[in-house]
Amino acid sequence: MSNEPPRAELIPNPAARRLSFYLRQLELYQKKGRRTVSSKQLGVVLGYTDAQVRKDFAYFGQFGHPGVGYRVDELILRIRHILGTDKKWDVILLGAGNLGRALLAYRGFDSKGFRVVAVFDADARKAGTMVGDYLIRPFSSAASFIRENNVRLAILAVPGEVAQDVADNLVAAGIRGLLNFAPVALIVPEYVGLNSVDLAVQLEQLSFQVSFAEITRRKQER
Amino acid sequence: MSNEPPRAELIPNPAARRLSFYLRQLELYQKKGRRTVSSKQLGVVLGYTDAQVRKDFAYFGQFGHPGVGYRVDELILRIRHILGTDKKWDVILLGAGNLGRALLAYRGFDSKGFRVVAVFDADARKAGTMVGDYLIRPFSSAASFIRENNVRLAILAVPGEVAQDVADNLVAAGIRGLLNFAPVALIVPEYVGLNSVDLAVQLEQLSFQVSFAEITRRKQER
DNA sequence: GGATGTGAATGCATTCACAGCA
DNA sequence: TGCTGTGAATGCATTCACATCC
Repeated sequence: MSNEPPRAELIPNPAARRLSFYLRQLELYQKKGRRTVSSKQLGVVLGYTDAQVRKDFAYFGQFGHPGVGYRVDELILRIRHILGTDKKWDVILLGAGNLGRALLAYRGFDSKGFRVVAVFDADARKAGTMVGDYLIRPFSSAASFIRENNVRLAILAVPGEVAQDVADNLVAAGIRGLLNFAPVALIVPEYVGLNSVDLAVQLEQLSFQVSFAEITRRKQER
Repeated sequence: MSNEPPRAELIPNPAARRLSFYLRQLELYQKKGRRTVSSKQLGVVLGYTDAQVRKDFAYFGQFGHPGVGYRVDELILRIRHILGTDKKWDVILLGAGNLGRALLAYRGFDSKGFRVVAVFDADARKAGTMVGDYLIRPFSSAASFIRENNVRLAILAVPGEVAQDVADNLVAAGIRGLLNFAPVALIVPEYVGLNSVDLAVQLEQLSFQVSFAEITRRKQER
Protein backbone atom coordinates (compact mmCIF):
# COMPACT_ATOMS: atom_id res chain seq x y z
CA MET A 1 0.00 0.00 0.00
CA SER A 2 3.00 2.27 0.11
CA ASN A 3 3.05 1.44 -3.56
CA GLU A 4 0.27 3.82 -4.41
CA PRO A 5 0.91 5.48 -7.74
CA PRO A 6 2.37 8.87 -6.91
CA ARG A 7 -0.22 10.83 -8.88
CA ALA A 8 2.56 13.22 -9.62
CA GLU A 9 0.77 14.47 -12.67
CA LEU A 10 -1.03 16.97 -10.53
CA ILE A 11 1.95 18.46 -8.78
CA PRO A 12 2.22 22.07 -9.96
CA ASN A 13 5.53 22.92 -11.50
CA PRO A 14 6.62 25.40 -8.83
CA ALA A 15 5.92 22.80 -6.18
CA ALA A 16 7.98 20.24 -8.02
CA ARG A 17 10.90 22.61 -8.00
CA ARG A 18 10.58 23.09 -4.28
CA LEU A 19 10.62 19.35 -3.67
CA SER A 20 14.32 19.26 -4.45
CA PHE A 21 14.98 21.90 -1.84
CA TYR A 22 12.91 20.15 0.78
CA LEU A 23 14.83 17.00 0.05
CA ARG A 24 18.20 18.69 0.33
CA GLN A 25 17.29 20.16 3.68
CA LEU A 26 15.78 16.92 4.97
CA GLU A 27 18.90 14.98 4.05
CA LEU A 28 20.86 17.49 6.07
CA TYR A 29 18.56 16.97 9.04
CA GLN A 30 18.82 13.21 8.64
CA LYS A 31 22.59 13.39 8.74
CA LYS A 32 22.31 15.31 11.98
CA GLY A 33 20.04 12.63 13.43
CA ARG A 34 16.88 14.67 13.52
CA ARG A 35 13.68 12.57 13.51
CA THR A 36 10.79 14.92 12.80
CA VAL A 37 10.21 18.38 11.42
CA SER A 38 7.15 20.62 11.19
CA SER A 39 6.00 22.57 8.17
CA LYS A 40 6.73 25.74 10.08
CA GLN A 41 10.34 24.85 10.78
CA LEU A 42 11.02 23.65 7.27
CA GLY A 43 9.42 26.78 5.89
CA VAL A 44 11.55 29.10 7.97
CA VAL A 45 14.87 27.67 6.84
CA LEU A 46 13.84 27.51 3.18
CA GLY A 47 11.97 30.79 3.03
CA TYR A 48 8.46 29.46 2.45
CA THR A 49 5.28 29.81 4.47
CA ASP A 50 4.13 26.86 6.52
CA ALA A 51 0.93 26.60 4.52
CA GLN A 52 2.95 26.33 1.36
CA VAL A 53 5.00 23.49 2.76
CA ARG A 54 1.94 21.55 3.86
CA LYS A 55 0.18 22.05 0.57
CA ASP A 56 3.23 20.91 -1.36
CA PHE A 57 3.38 17.68 0.61
CA ALA A 58 -0.35 17.17 0.39
CA TYR A 59 -0.05 16.95 -3.39
CA PHE A 60 1.34 13.48 -3.04
CA GLY A 61 -0.27 12.03 0.04
CA GLN A 62 -1.23 12.47 3.65
CA PHE A 63 1.38 11.27 6.02
CA GLY A 64 2.07 14.12 8.36
CA HIS A 65 1.45 13.54 12.06
CA PRO A 66 -0.76 16.19 13.63
CA GLY A 67 0.79 17.63 16.74
CA VAL A 68 4.17 16.20 15.75
CA GLY A 69 5.10 17.09 12.19
CA TYR A 70 6.60 14.95 9.44
CA ARG A 71 8.97 12.08 10.01
CA VAL A 72 12.23 12.97 8.30
CA ASP A 73 13.06 9.47 7.06
CA GLU A 74 9.65 8.88 5.63
CA LEU A 75 9.45 12.24 3.96
CA ILE A 76 12.81 11.71 2.28
CA LEU A 77 11.72 8.40 0.82
CA ARG A 78 8.47 9.86 -0.42
CA ILE A 79 10.08 12.82 -2.11
CA ARG A 80 12.75 10.68 -3.71
CA HIS A 81 10.03 8.48 -5.08
CA ILE A 82 8.21 11.44 -6.57
CA LEU A 83 11.39 12.88 -8.06
CA GLY A 84 12.33 9.49 -9.44
CA THR A 85 15.63 9.46 -7.60
CA ASP A 86 14.83 6.34 -5.64
CA LYS A 87 16.30 4.61 -8.69
CA LYS A 88 19.73 5.09 -10.23
CA TRP A 89 20.05 7.08 -13.44
CA ASP A 90 22.69 6.69 -16.07
CA VAL A 91 23.80 9.99 -17.60
CA ILE A 92 26.08 10.79 -20.49
CA LEU A 93 28.12 13.94 -20.87
CA LEU A 94 28.55 15.68 -24.18
CA GLY A 95 31.51 17.99 -24.44
CA ALA A 96 34.79 17.58 -22.57
CA GLY A 97 35.87 21.22 -22.60
CA ASN A 98 36.44 23.27 -19.50
CA LEU A 99 32.92 23.10 -18.28
CA GLY A 100 32.45 19.44 -19.10
CA ARG A 101 35.61 18.44 -17.29
CA ALA A 102 34.63 20.47 -14.28
CA LEU A 103 31.27 18.80 -14.12
CA LEU A 104 33.00 15.44 -14.18
CA ALA A 105 35.35 16.41 -11.41
CA TYR A 106 32.64 17.99 -9.37
CA ARG A 107 30.91 14.73 -8.44
CA GLY A 108 28.04 16.36 -6.65
CA PHE A 109 25.61 14.04 -8.43
CA ASP A 110 26.86 10.67 -7.35
CA SER A 111 25.27 10.80 -3.96
CA LYS A 112 21.97 11.66 -5.57
CA GLY A 113 21.89 8.54 -7.70
CA PHE A 114 23.19 9.93 -10.97
CA ARG A 115 26.10 8.17 -12.62
CA VAL A 116 28.03 9.46 -15.59
CA VAL A 117 28.53 6.41 -17.80
CA ALA A 118 30.21 7.94 -20.84
CA VAL A 119 31.80 11.14 -22.10
CA PHE A 120 31.77 12.30 -25.70
CA ASP A 121 33.58 15.10 -27.50
CA ALA A 122 33.53 16.36 -31.05
CA ASP A 123 37.26 16.95 -31.17
CA ALA A 124 38.75 13.93 -32.90
CA ARG A 125 42.10 14.55 -31.22
CA LYS A 126 40.57 14.14 -27.78
CA ALA A 127 38.86 10.88 -28.61
CA GLY A 128 40.65 8.00 -26.97
CA THR A 129 42.27 10.12 -24.28
CA MET A 130 41.25 9.97 -20.64
CA VAL A 131 39.71 12.63 -18.43
CA GLY A 132 39.85 11.45 -14.87
CA ASP A 133 38.40 7.95 -14.96
CA TYR A 134 36.68 8.52 -18.24
CA LEU A 135 37.60 7.57 -21.75
CA ILE A 136 36.61 10.26 -24.20
CA ARG A 137 34.58 8.92 -27.09
CA PRO A 138 33.84 10.51 -30.44
CA PHE A 139 30.46 12.13 -30.98
CA SER A 140 29.77 9.71 -33.79
CA SER A 141 29.52 6.87 -31.30
CA ALA A 142 27.00 8.58 -29.04
CA ALA A 143 23.81 7.45 -30.77
CA SER A 144 24.67 3.79 -30.70
CA PHE A 145 25.85 4.05 -27.10
CA ILE A 146 22.55 5.58 -26.10
CA ARG A 147 20.57 2.88 -27.82
CA GLU A 148 22.66 -0.01 -26.58
CA ASN A 149 22.71 1.17 -23.00
CA ASN A 150 19.27 2.63 -22.92
CA VAL A 151 20.49 5.96 -21.56
CA ARG A 152 17.79 8.54 -20.99
CA LEU A 153 19.59 11.56 -19.53
CA ALA A 154 22.30 13.71 -21.06
CA ILE A 155 24.29 16.73 -19.95
CA LEU A 156 25.11 19.13 -22.74
CA ALA A 157 28.32 21.11 -22.25
CA VAL A 158 29.09 21.92 -25.87
CA PRO A 159 29.49 25.31 -27.57
CA GLY A 160 26.28 27.14 -28.30
CA GLU A 161 26.71 26.98 -32.05
CA VAL A 162 26.39 23.21 -32.15
CA ALA A 163 24.10 22.65 -29.19
CA GLN A 164 20.86 22.37 -31.15
CA ASP A 165 22.42 19.91 -33.58
CA VAL A 166 23.78 17.74 -30.84
CA ALA A 167 20.48 17.88 -28.99
CA ASP A 168 18.59 16.76 -32.07
CA ASN A 169 20.85 13.77 -32.47
CA LEU A 170 20.55 12.81 -28.83
CA VAL A 171 16.78 12.99 -28.89
CA ALA A 172 16.64 10.94 -32.08
CA ALA A 173 18.76 8.32 -30.36
CA GLY A 174 16.44 8.05 -27.39
CA ILE A 175 17.50 10.67 -24.85
CA ARG A 176 14.49 11.84 -22.86
CA GLY A 177 15.96 14.47 -20.57
CA LEU A 178 18.52 17.14 -21.33
CA LEU A 179 20.50 19.34 -18.96
CA ASN A 180 21.77 22.15 -21.16
CA PHE A 181 24.70 24.39 -20.25
CA ALA A 182 25.00 25.99 -23.67
CA PRO A 183 23.76 29.58 -23.78
CA VAL A 184 21.05 29.05 -26.36
CA ALA A 185 17.32 28.38 -26.32
CA LEU A 186 17.05 24.75 -27.36
CA ILE A 187 13.99 23.43 -29.09
CA VAL A 188 13.07 19.86 -28.24
CA PRO A 189 9.91 17.78 -28.68
CA GLU A 190 7.37 18.13 -25.87
CA TYR A 191 8.05 14.64 -24.61
CA VAL A 192 11.68 15.53 -23.81
CA GLY A 193 12.50 17.11 -20.48
CA LEU A 194 14.74 20.15 -20.65
CA ASN A 195 16.57 22.15 -17.99
CA SER A 196 19.00 24.87 -18.82
CA VAL A 197 21.69 26.57 -16.81
CA ASP A 198 23.23 29.68 -18.28
CA LEU A 199 25.87 31.14 -16.03
CA ALA A 200 25.82 34.52 -17.69
CA VAL A 201 22.08 34.72 -17.21
CA GLN A 202 22.53 34.01 -13.53
CA LEU A 203 24.91 36.92 -13.18
CA GLU A 204 22.60 39.18 -15.15
CA GLN A 205 19.79 38.40 -12.77
CA LEU A 206 22.05 39.26 -9.89
CA SER A 207 22.99 42.52 -11.52
CA PHE A 208 19.31 43.31 -11.89
CA GLN A 209 18.58 42.51 -8.29
CA VAL A 210 21.45 44.57 -7.02
CA SER A 211 20.72 47.54 -9.28
CA PHE A 212 17.22 47.79 -7.95
CA ALA A 213 17.90 46.45 -4.52
CA GLU A 214 16.42 49.44 -2.74
CA ILE A 215 13.07 49.00 -4.38
CA THR A 216 12.74 45.45 -5.60
CA ARG A 217 13.11 43.87 -2.18
CA ARG A 218 10.24 41.57 -1.56
CA LYS A 219 10.50 37.91 -2.27
CA GLN A 220 13.79 36.69 -3.64
CA GLU A 221 13.17 33.18 -4.80
CA ARG A 222 15.59 31.17 -6.79
CA MET B 1 14.39 61.86 -22.55
CA SER B 2 15.78 58.43 -23.18
CA ASN B 3 17.10 58.90 -19.68
CA GLU B 4 13.78 58.18 -18.08
CA PRO B 5 14.25 56.24 -14.87
CA PRO B 6 13.56 52.62 -15.76
CA ARG B 7 10.82 52.15 -13.21
CA ALA B 8 12.08 48.63 -12.92
CA GLU B 9 10.60 48.33 -9.50
CA LEU B 10 7.39 47.19 -11.03
CA ILE B 11 8.74 44.49 -13.28
CA PRO B 12 7.35 41.19 -11.98
CA ASN B 13 9.98 38.69 -11.09
CA PRO B 14 9.08 36.15 -13.77
CA ALA B 15 9.29 38.89 -16.37
CA ALA B 16 12.72 39.92 -15.12
CA ARG B 17 13.92 36.38 -15.59
CA ARG B 18 12.67 36.35 -19.15
CA LEU B 19 14.51 39.56 -19.95
CA SER B 20 17.79 37.70 -19.93
CA PHE B 21 16.47 35.23 -22.45
CA TYR B 22 15.13 37.95 -24.70
CA LEU B 23 18.50 39.62 -24.56
CA ARG B 24 20.38 36.47 -25.39
CA GLN B 25 18.20 35.86 -28.42
CA LEU B 26 18.36 39.47 -29.55
CA GLU B 27 22.14 39.48 -29.39
CA LEU B 28 22.09 36.44 -31.61
CA TYR B 29 19.85 38.23 -34.08
CA GLN B 30 22.07 41.28 -33.96
CA LYS B 31 25.10 39.21 -34.80
CA LYS B 32 23.24 37.89 -37.81
CA GLY B 33 22.43 41.42 -38.91
CA ARG B 34 18.72 41.30 -38.25
CA ARG B 35 17.12 44.73 -37.74
CA THR B 36 13.65 44.17 -36.34
CA VAL B 37 11.66 41.43 -34.69
CA SER B 38 8.01 41.06 -33.74
CA SER B 39 6.64 39.83 -30.45
CA LYS B 40 5.24 36.83 -32.28
CA GLN B 41 8.58 35.79 -33.73
CA LEU B 42 10.46 36.27 -30.49
CA GLY B 43 7.79 34.34 -28.66
CA VAL B 44 7.97 31.38 -30.99
CA VAL B 45 11.69 30.82 -30.61
CA LEU B 46 11.63 31.29 -26.86
CA GLY B 47 8.42 29.45 -26.14
CA TYR B 48 6.29 32.36 -24.94
CA THR B 49 3.05 33.81 -26.27
CA ASP B 50 3.20 37.04 -28.23
CA ALA B 51 1.06 38.80 -25.65
CA GLN B 52 3.52 37.81 -22.97
CA VAL B 53 6.40 39.26 -24.90
CA ARG B 54 4.63 42.55 -25.49
CA LYS B 55 3.56 42.85 -21.89
CA ASP B 56 7.08 42.15 -20.67
CA PHE B 57 8.45 44.95 -22.81
CA ALA B 58 5.64 47.28 -21.89
CA TYR B 59 6.77 47.10 -18.27
CA PHE B 60 9.64 49.40 -19.08
CA GLY B 61 8.41 51.63 -21.85
CA GLN B 62 6.66 51.95 -25.16
CA PHE B 63 9.01 51.77 -28.05
CA GLY B 64 7.67 49.10 -30.36
CA HIS B 65 6.72 50.11 -33.87
CA PRO B 66 3.19 49.06 -34.83
CA GLY B 67 3.15 47.18 -38.08
CA VAL B 68 6.89 46.63 -37.85
CA GLY B 69 7.90 45.21 -34.51
CA TYR B 70 10.79 46.11 -32.23
CA ARG B 71 14.15 47.38 -33.41
CA VAL B 72 16.76 44.86 -32.33
CA ASP B 73 19.48 47.35 -31.47
CA GLU B 74 17.23 49.55 -29.43
CA LEU B 75 15.66 46.67 -27.56
CA ILE B 76 19.07 45.31 -26.63
CA LEU B 77 20.14 48.64 -25.16
CA ARG B 78 16.92 48.96 -23.22
CA ILE B 79 17.09 45.51 -21.73
CA ARG B 80 20.75 45.90 -20.81
CA HIS B 81 19.86 49.09 -19.04
CA ILE B 82 17.12 47.39 -17.07
CA LEU B 83 19.33 44.45 -16.17
CA GLY B 84 22.13 46.80 -15.17
CA THR B 85 24.55 45.24 -17.64
CA ASP B 86 25.07 48.44 -19.56
CA LYS B 87 27.79 48.99 -16.98
CA LYS B 88 30.73 46.74 -16.14
CA TRP B 89 30.62 44.69 -12.96
CA ASP B 90 33.56 43.49 -10.94
CA VAL B 91 33.10 40.03 -9.49
CA ILE B 92 35.17 37.99 -7.08
CA LEU B 93 35.30 34.22 -6.95
CA LEU B 94 35.43 32.33 -3.70
CA GLY B 95 36.75 28.79 -3.92
CA ALA B 96 39.30 27.57 -6.43
CA GLY B 97 38.33 23.91 -6.41
CA ASN B 98 37.09 22.02 -9.43
CA LEU B 99 34.00 24.08 -9.88
CA GLY B 100 35.69 27.38 -9.22
CA ARG B 101 38.44 26.70 -11.72
CA ALA B 102 35.93 25.65 -14.31
CA LEU B 103 33.99 28.85 -13.88
CA LEU B 104 37.21 30.78 -14.37
CA ALA B 105 38.09 28.89 -17.51
CA TYR B 106 34.59 29.10 -18.86
CA ARG B 107 34.70 32.82 -19.60
CA GLY B 108 31.11 33.05 -20.69
CA PHE B 109 30.66 36.17 -18.55
CA ASP B 110 33.23 38.46 -20.07
CA SER B 111 31.15 39.34 -23.06
CA LYS B 112 28.28 40.22 -20.78
CA GLY B 113 30.26 42.80 -18.88
CA PHE B 114 31.28 40.77 -15.84
CA ARG B 115 34.93 40.69 -14.94
CA VAL B 116 36.47 38.40 -12.33
CA VAL B 117 38.91 40.61 -10.46
CA ALA B 118 40.14 38.26 -7.74
CA VAL B 119 40.06 34.64 -6.65
CA PHE B 120 40.15 33.44 -3.06
CA ASP B 121 40.59 30.02 -1.52
CA ALA B 122 40.62 28.75 2.05
CA ASP B 123 43.44 26.31 1.41
CA ALA B 124 46.60 28.01 2.63
CA ARG B 125 48.72 25.86 0.33
CA LYS B 126 46.93 27.20 -2.72
CA ALA B 127 47.36 30.82 -1.75
CA GLY B 128 50.01 32.44 -3.88
CA THR B 129 49.72 29.95 -6.73
CA MET B 130 48.19 30.81 -10.08
CA VAL B 131 45.10 29.47 -11.77
CA GLY B 132 45.07 30.61 -15.34
CA ASP B 133 45.71 34.33 -15.17
CA TYR B 134 44.67 34.56 -11.58
CA LEU B 135 46.64 34.70 -8.39
CA ILE B 136 44.92 32.79 -5.64
CA ARG B 137 44.53 34.80 -2.47
CA PRO B 138 43.78 33.64 1.05
CA PHE B 139 40.23 33.95 2.36
CA SER B 140 41.47 36.23 5.09
CA SER B 141 42.22 38.94 2.56
CA ALA B 142 38.78 38.90 0.96
CA ALA B 143 37.07 41.41 3.22
CA SER B 144 39.67 44.12 2.78
CA PHE B 145 39.78 43.49 -0.95
CA ILE B 146 36.03 43.94 -1.19
CA ARG B 147 36.13 47.16 0.75
CA GLU B 148 39.11 48.63 -1.05
CA ASN B 149 37.82 47.81 -4.49
CA ASN B 150 34.19 48.34 -3.80
CA VAL B 151 33.21 44.94 -5.18
CA ARG B 152 29.53 44.17 -5.02
CA LEU B 153 29.17 40.75 -6.67
CA ALA B 154 30.62 37.41 -5.58
CA ILE B 155 30.49 33.88 -6.90
CA LEU B 156 30.49 31.24 -4.20
CA ALA B 157 32.05 27.93 -5.21
CA VAL B 158 33.00 26.62 -1.80
CA PRO B 159 31.94 23.43 -0.02
CA GLY B 160 28.46 23.47 1.44
CA GLU B 161 29.66 23.18 5.02
CA VAL B 162 31.36 26.55 4.97
CA ALA B 163 29.15 28.39 2.50
CA GLN B 164 27.00 30.18 5.06
CA ASP B 165 30.04 31.34 6.98
CA VAL B 166 31.75 32.65 3.90
CA ALA B 167 28.56 34.34 2.76
CA ASP B 168 28.19 36.09 6.11
CA ASN B 169 31.70 37.47 5.86
CA LEU B 170 31.19 38.66 2.32
CA VAL B 171 27.99 40.43 3.15
CA ALA B 172 29.57 42.07 6.16
CA ALA B 173 32.35 43.33 3.91
CA GLY B 174 29.94 44.90 1.46
CA ILE B 175 28.97 42.26 -1.10
CA ARG B 176 25.45 42.94 -2.36
CA GLY B 177 24.84 40.05 -4.76
CA LEU B 178 25.75 36.42 -4.37
CA LEU B 179 25.77 33.65 -6.95
CA ASN B 180 25.85 30.48 -4.91
CA PHE B 181 26.93 27.10 -6.26
CA ALA B 182 27.07 25.39 -2.89
CA PRO B 183 24.22 22.93 -2.32
CA VAL B 184 22.75 24.65 0.70
CA ALA B 185 19.98 27.15 1.37
CA LEU B 186 21.82 30.32 2.25
CA ILE B 187 20.30 32.93 4.48
CA VAL B 188 21.21 36.51 3.62
CA PRO B 189 19.73 39.89 4.57
CA GLU B 190 16.87 41.06 2.34
CA TYR B 191 19.01 43.76 0.80
CA VAL B 192 21.40 41.18 -0.66
CA GLY B 193 20.58 39.58 -4.00
CA LEU B 194 20.90 35.81 -4.10
CA ASN B 195 20.86 33.33 -6.95
CA SER B 196 21.62 29.69 -6.46
CA VAL B 197 22.61 26.97 -8.87
CA ASP B 198 22.64 23.43 -7.56
CA LEU B 199 23.67 20.98 -10.23
CA ALA B 200 22.24 18.00 -8.41
CA VAL B 201 18.92 19.76 -8.12
CA GLN B 202 18.91 20.35 -11.86
CA LEU B 203 19.34 16.66 -12.50
CA GLU B 204 16.64 15.79 -10.00
CA GLN B 205 14.23 18.02 -11.82
CA LEU B 206 15.04 16.25 -15.04
CA SER B 207 14.51 12.91 -13.42
CA PHE B 208 11.11 14.12 -12.30
CA GLN B 209 10.18 15.40 -15.71
CA VAL B 210 11.27 12.21 -17.42
CA SER B 211 9.60 9.93 -14.89
CA PHE B 212 6.27 11.55 -15.48
CA ALA B 213 6.81 12.53 -19.05
CA GLU B 214 3.73 10.76 -20.31
CA ILE B 215 1.45 12.71 -18.05
CA THR B 216 3.19 15.88 -17.03
CA ARG B 217 3.56 17.22 -20.57
CA ARG B 218 2.06 20.64 -20.72
CA LYS B 219 4.31 23.63 -20.47
CA GLN B 220 8.01 22.88 -20.29
CA GLU B 221 9.85 26.08 -19.77
CA ARG B 222 13.44 26.68 -20.81
C1' DG C 1 -2.32 43.95 -43.34
C1' DG C 2 0.55 43.62 -39.72
C1' DA C 3 2.04 45.14 -35.85
C1' DT C 4 1.86 47.27 -30.78
C1' DG C 5 -0.15 48.40 -26.15
C1' DT C 6 -3.44 47.44 -22.76
C1' DG C 7 -7.86 46.86 -19.99
C1' DA C 8 -10.60 42.83 -18.94
C1' DA C 9 -10.99 38.02 -18.22
C1' DT C 10 -8.95 33.95 -16.95
C1' DG C 11 -6.12 30.72 -14.72
C1' DC C 12 -2.78 29.40 -11.22
C1' DA C 13 -0.37 29.50 -7.11
C1' DT C 14 -0.17 31.18 -2.52
C1' DT C 15 -1.98 32.32 1.75
C1' DC C 16 -5.68 32.36 5.16
C1' DA C 17 -8.18 30.35 8.55
C1' DC C 18 -10.14 26.73 10.74
C1' DA C 19 -11.87 21.86 11.52
C1' DG C 20 -9.92 17.76 13.13
C1' DC C 21 -6.60 14.82 15.10
C1' DA C 22 -2.79 13.15 18.52
C1' DT D 1 -1.58 22.53 22.82
C1' DG D 2 0.65 21.76 18.54
C1' DC D 3 0.31 20.43 14.32
C1' DT D 4 -1.75 18.65 9.79
C1' DG D 5 -4.87 18.94 5.77
C1' DT D 6 -7.81 21.61 3.05
C1' DG D 7 -11.71 24.49 1.27
C1' DA D 8 -12.18 29.50 0.53
C1' DA D 9 -10.18 33.86 -0.36
C1' DT D 10 -6.66 36.37 -2.26
C1' DG D 11 -3.12 37.85 -5.18
C1' DC D 12 -0.35 37.45 -9.35
C1' DA D 13 0.78 36.32 -13.85
C1' DT D 14 -0.82 35.05 -18.29
C1' DT D 15 -3.78 35.27 -22.05
C1' DC D 16 -7.56 37.34 -24.67
C1' DA D 17 -9.31 40.57 -27.57
C1' DC D 18 -9.54 44.82 -29.46
C1' DA D 19 -8.64 49.85 -30.18
C1' DT D 20 -4.88 52.06 -32.37
C1' DC D 21 -1.26 53.18 -35.35
C1' DC D 22 2.24 52.63 -39.51
